Amino acid sequence: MELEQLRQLVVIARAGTLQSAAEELHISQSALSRSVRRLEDDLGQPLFDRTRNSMQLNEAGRLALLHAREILMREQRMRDDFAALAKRSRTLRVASVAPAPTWRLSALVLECDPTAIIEPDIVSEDEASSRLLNGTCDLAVTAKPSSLPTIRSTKLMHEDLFANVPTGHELHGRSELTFSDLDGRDFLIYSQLGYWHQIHRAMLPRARFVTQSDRTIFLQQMRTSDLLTFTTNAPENTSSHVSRKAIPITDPEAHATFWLCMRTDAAEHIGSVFEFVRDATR
Amino acid sequence: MELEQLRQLVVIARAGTLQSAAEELHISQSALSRSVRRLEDDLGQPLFDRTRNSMQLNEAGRLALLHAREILMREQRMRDDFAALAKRSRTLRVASVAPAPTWRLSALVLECDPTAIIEPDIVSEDEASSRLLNGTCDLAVTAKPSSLPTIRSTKLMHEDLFANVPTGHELHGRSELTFSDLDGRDFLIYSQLGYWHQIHRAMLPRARFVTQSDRTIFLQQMRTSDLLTFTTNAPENTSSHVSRKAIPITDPEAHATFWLCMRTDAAEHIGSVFEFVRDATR
DNA sequence: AGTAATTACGAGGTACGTAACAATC
DNA sequence: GATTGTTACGTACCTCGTAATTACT
Repeated sequence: MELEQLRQLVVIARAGTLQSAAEELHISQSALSRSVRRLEDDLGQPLFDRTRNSMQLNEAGRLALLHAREILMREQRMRDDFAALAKRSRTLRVASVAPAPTWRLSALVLECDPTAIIEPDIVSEDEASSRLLNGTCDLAVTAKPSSLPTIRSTKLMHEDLFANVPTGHELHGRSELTFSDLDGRDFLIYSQLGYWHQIHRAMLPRARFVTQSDRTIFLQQMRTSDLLTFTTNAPENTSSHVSRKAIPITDPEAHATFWLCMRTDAAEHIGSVFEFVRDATR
Repeated sequence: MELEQLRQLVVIARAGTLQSAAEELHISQSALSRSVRRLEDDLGQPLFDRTRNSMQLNEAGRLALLHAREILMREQRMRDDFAALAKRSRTLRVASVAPAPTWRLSALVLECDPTAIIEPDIVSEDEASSRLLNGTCDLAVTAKPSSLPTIRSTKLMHEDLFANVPTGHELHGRSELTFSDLDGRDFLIYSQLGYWHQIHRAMLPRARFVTQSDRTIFLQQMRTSDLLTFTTNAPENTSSHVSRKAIPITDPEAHATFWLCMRTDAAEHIGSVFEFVRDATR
């Protein structure tokens, strides 16, 4: 007995005739006729009441149909499980403290293994570490290298913070700024900033923030509003807004280095991504 | 994906090596190696961690194994159901009021369809009728023909009751007997007599009966004991016991005609048996 | 006539076994 | 050296499609 024969049985039951079932199955009706015959031989009894030019399921055939549906459902479940497993094995779960490093990482992974997919999550430094340790993620991006012996770290990228000042703003003429120049003012910021969010709160205790969680809307609002915003030198942030000017912030807190971290006992394909990143950033 | 590949997977998991699994499956290990490879290709990922000369199930393989066992169990269940269905279709369930007619019927069925099997049950007249009507049996044997229009009846056999008198018994010299000659005496009787049991109780109200439900033991006891017993002229009852003599009973109640009954809407193979019996007894 | 299922026949593909090979114990 | 898994090659079998056949509507 073969699964294909069970599939054929189901189609025949639905189609009503061998003829139409054969068309649906993209085989000749003679092949289908013989295949049904083989199934009947295998099960030891006819599944159809036959007149000379028609067939109809008999009691045994209806029984076979029930079982066939059941077995084929199990087969489908098996295939679904495997598809999920395959996807999971192609997916790198990344816990990052900032969005830009995941963009950079995504580009590098694409070079290293075009079939792999990045599943990024912006979290706190502590959360990133613990996820890496408890296996909830495959790679972590942190603002400082790990000191644990079970974790390997390598530099991923530098990122510098800029104030994005609209035309006409009183700070628009400045060529550089400090956080103290900016404190107490109103800002429009994207909510999923992770690490940079911490910096904003720490360095600008008296500033007021309007947050936007949808990145597309945020970019739209940035064009139209005259609120101060932030940007960085990450390539994905380099958008040429004639109405705004990116002014570097000189405080050391406006400069960050992000590290890629992996567990030393991680799966092989994770290690190869890590090494590819290490070699690429050298 | 084929069921055979799933069977192979299960055997490999149990055997531990391709080599031993191939022996168990009666194929060459090269064929088995390729078959496993095909399954892996079909599922889209390897099921084994391979070193140069060993294989071990990986995570995907263990997942496949679980599904394989599940699917194969369903297949087995399907086959079991079909075996039961095949057996049922070969089995004629017969409700009879007496044992001898089922012996006769069995012989006739054997002639008519050698693959058919009789499954007899000795029951009361009413029970036989109701079983036939509610479909719990395929054929019934009764002591009188049915008058219902949905039931067809035909004579199956006559049976005459004899007293089986041991040598030395006071009745041993008699050439014929009546129930009144026998009433009040002690008898050894086989318990599964159905109709004849009714006759005994009705015609011998003061007799005492020792009943034996195991037919082999009953026949043994008949040889050794000096109790009166009964026998009939059914061929299967004609055993030549030198120590006993079968004396005919003259009352009309000692003569019975048994009828074979079937539902008019019964399945075809039941009808053909019925007709074969009708023609054979003509 | 038209449709539907079965059978005959030739062809192509596929999975098999044998055998050679590679690598580990 | 023995065992284990993979690869190469030729073969046999098996299923397919085309086409002829039969029967029912």
